[in-house]
Amino acid sequence: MKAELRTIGALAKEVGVSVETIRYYQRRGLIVTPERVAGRYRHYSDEILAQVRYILIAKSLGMSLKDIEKLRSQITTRPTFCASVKETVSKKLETIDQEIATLQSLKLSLLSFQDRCKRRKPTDCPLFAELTNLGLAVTSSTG
Amino acid sequence: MKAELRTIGALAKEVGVSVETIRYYQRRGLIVTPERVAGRYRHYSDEILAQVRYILIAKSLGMSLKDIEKLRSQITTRPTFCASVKETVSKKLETIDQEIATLQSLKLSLLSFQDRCKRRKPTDCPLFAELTNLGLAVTSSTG
DNA sequence: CTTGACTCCGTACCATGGTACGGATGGTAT
DNA sequence: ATACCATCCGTACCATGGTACGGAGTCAAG
Repeated sequence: MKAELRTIGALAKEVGVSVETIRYYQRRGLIVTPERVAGRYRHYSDEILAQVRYILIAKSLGMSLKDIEKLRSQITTRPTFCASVKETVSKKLETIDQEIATLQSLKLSLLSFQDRCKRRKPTDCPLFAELTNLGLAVTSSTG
Repeated sequence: MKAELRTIGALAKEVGVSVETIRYYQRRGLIVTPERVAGRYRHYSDEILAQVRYILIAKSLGMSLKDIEKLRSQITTRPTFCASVKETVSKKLETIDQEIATLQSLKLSLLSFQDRCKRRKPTDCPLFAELTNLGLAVTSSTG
């Protein structure tokens, strides 16, 4: 290695993702694909390095690649960009709250289900009841 | 319609899912596919109806189709089945707790991000900072 | 007996964020 | 110069829970 030129593999190592992931971001248009000159390997600049880091930070904030894609097109002036980021973040916060609420109500259902199971009232188990309807299997014994 | 025979469409309506969903469950092996006799339409019995209802109940408890598939193979005696259900439910509760925790910490990150944005310290915005590194775009004005 | 609605069946496609494969070529160390 | 690793590129595949499509066959009513 005489080095200096950052190949895709070097870039991948530097940011901690796989070569395939870098290629994937290229395909998605999230980062530019540097040109090959005279059939040589592509050379990934510091600028591209920074772009990838930017993507990873945005991802760590829960943004989807699609969000990041949209945001890219908003990069013209700082106020425009910041406004878009703020909007994306607000929306994300809303969906997070919804997801938490959904999970919590699901949790309650499961806890109540578990509780009924522990009390060993077969008629209280919706799954078992449905199975009994089925006439399917289940040689009722201990429990 | 002279009726009585439950076709796939009738079954689908009865349980409130699409015909394609029923077919999908058949492909997955979650319900049996009744035989066609002499090239006629398939006839879906009350037993299959109950099987589908069972699947929908299990799904509403957050079980994946894969979970349900595994559970099916455990239907031999009531104690065995109930033990498997309990285990599945416990595991599901664990993953729910993990998911909630993940979402909550993500929420905190986003709130702190939002807060820093409101204070308008450009240097505090990781996304903007990364963009500045990029030299990309962003004609800093009001912001 | 024809129309129209429904069914059958295989297959492809949706989103999501990548991973895997494999043949051809580039680059380098010895 | 020869071995050996890395890159390039297109394409297919992973999980998840279905949805969509299209051509052929079935069924009931008018």
